[in-house]
Amino acid sequence: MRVATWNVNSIRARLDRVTAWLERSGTDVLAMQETKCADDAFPYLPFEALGYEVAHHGLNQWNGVAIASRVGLTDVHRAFPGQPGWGDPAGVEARAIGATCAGLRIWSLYVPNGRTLGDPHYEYKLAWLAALREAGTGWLTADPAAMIALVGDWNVAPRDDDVWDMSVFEGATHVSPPERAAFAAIEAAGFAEVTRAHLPQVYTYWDYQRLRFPRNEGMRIDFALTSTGFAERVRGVAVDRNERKGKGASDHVPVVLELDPPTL
DNA sequence: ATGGTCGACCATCGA
Repeated sequence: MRVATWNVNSIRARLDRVTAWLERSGTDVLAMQETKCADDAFPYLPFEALGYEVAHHGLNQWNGVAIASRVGLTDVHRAFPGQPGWGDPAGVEARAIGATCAGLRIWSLYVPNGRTLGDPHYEYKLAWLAALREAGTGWLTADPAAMIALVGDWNVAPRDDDVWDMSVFEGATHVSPPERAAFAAIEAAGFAEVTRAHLPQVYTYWDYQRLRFPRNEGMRIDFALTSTGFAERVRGVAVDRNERKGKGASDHVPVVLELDPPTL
């Protein structure tokens, strides 16, 4: 079983690349972020032609999250409990969708960027992560054996070597102690980050600007935080760096979890 | 030496 997460940065601009990758990667469940469209503009048909059901949550041209699955897709939730809102008037954005696929509870998450330290969006980001921790604690309390994966674009680089040069990030978002603490608090709540053990040093994102990819000036901000039962099934992890190459690439690449079959 | 992008949509915002 393969479960992947990918910030596709517009599904309509990326449709051919995403479907081609789905076909050849052997991915059973794909969590997508930044689809950048409303539900009625999502290209469901090409996914269905490949045998995937899709649950999408998009309200407008911003954000947007989806889960595509060829192993079942049930119990879809379009926000997590207590998810904070943004804007005036504040509304809950399309940044979280959860679904059950082959007994796995998958959440596709697009954590707010934060923009700059001290920006209201930064406070929103911290509140969003704190609320996610609360929701996650609730799920594990209800069922300590739950098979849950919180995957997506976390917009946090938890360690200094998750960015190419810390001096560039002085006073910047993604690396600040409060953001890292909010990320660590979710781990402490019982969600192990499972990709780092398999891939100690890797980037998952390179900005389009300033030749970041050719220079390999990247960041590691896409992660999978899972319950204990889920973590025990992770046999391997891959980051498909090839998907950052060439014309029409997203600025993020897919992160793939290879899972052992369930033990009966 | 410095800067070099995309994608939403169609002037600017967001990342």
